[in-house]
Amino acid sequence: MTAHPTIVESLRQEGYRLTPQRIMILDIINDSMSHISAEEIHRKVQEQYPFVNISTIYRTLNLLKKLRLISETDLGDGYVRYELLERERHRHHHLVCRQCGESFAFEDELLKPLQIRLLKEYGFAADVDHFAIFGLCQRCRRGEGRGGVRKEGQHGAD
Amino acid sequence: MTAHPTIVESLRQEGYRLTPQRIMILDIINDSMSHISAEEIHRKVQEQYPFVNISTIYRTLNLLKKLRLISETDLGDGYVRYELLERERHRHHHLVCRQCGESFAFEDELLKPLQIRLLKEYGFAADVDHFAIFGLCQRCRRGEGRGGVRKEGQHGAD
DNA sequence: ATTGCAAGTGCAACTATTTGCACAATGACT
DNA sequence: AGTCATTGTGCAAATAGTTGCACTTGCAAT
Repeated sequence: MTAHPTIVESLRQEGYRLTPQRIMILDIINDSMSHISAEEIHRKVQEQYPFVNISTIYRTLNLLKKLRLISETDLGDGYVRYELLERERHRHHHLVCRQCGESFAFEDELLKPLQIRLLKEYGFAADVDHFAIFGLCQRCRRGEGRGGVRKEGQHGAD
Repeated sequence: MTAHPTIVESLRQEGYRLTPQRIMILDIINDSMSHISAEEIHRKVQEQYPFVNISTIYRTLNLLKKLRLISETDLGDGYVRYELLERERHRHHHLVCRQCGESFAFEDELLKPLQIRLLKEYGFAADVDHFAIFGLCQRCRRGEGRGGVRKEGQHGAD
C-alpha cells in the first residue's frame, strides 16, 4: 500500500472499496513519471498479478477521473493517457502538432482568463484539468516540419 | 450534385476524385441542420445506395476534416459529430455538462485571446474549429441538476 | 471511345474502450 | 471470527472507429 495515502483516503471516505486491483493501479500511476495509458498500466499490473482484467483498469481509471484524482488526455496518437492530478503542482496542458505529431506543454495560467469568463458569462465551471489543443507547431508552420506523421495519413495524396 | 459547389471545387482542385460516395456524403452533411454523426450519415447514404460501406464514410470524413471543410466535435455522448465549417458564419463551441449531459454553445470570440497568446508566446497556430469543454453547468452547480446522465455512470455510488 | 494507373472502395479483421451479467470480495454490523 | 448486502471484478460480447489488401473506378492522356 504505497499509493499516496491522500488518494487512498479520498476513496475510502467517498465509500469506495480498497481492492488490491485499485491499489496496484494507483501505485503504478503514482510511480509513473509521466502520462500513462490504460494498456501500459494493464501490462504493469499483470507483472505483479496476472489475473487482472483490462476492463478493471478502465473502470478504475473512470472512477479516479470522476473523482478528479487523475487527469485524462488524448494526445491524438491512438490512446488516452492518465496522470495523477494531485501531485501536479505546476499544471500544464498540451499543444499537439497535427503535422509532425510532436507535443509541447503550455502553462495552465493561459487558460485562466477563459475559465473566468465562462464562469462569469455562462455560469459554467469548466474542468480544465488537462487540455490538449491541436494545431500547427512553429517548425511545421515554417515548412521545416516533416517526420513521424502518425495515425491518420491514409490518403495517399498529401 | 447538390453539394456546395465550393467544396466540390476544393476537392477537385486538391486533386481528389469526385466519387458518388463523396458527393452523397457531402450532400447529407450539407443538408443536415446541425452536427451529424458518422452512423447517421451512413444510414442516410444507404437509403439512396445501400452498398456504401461505413469505412468509406469514416475515410471521407477524415479527408474533409484534414482539408478543414468540416469540423469534428466530441460532445461526450459516445460518438463524434461533424458539421460543415464553411457555412458556419458565426462560429460557436460547446460547453458540455458532465453531470446532466446538456450542451450549451459559446461564442468563438472567447477563444481568440488564448489563440493569440499561443501564437505569440509559443508560435503555435491552434486549430480551434470547434471546441468542446467539459465541466459543470449553472443548474448542476446549484444542485438543481439531475436528469439524463449519459454513458459513464457505471459506478453505483455517485 | 479506349486505356492505364493511381486513388478510392468494400470487405473482413483489427483497434481501444465499454457494458451486461454472474460470481467474488470488501467492510459494516454483530 | 462470522454474516450479509452491496460494490467490484472477470469474462465475453458489444461499441465506434481504423486499417491492410485486393478489386474497382475516376479521370487524364490518347
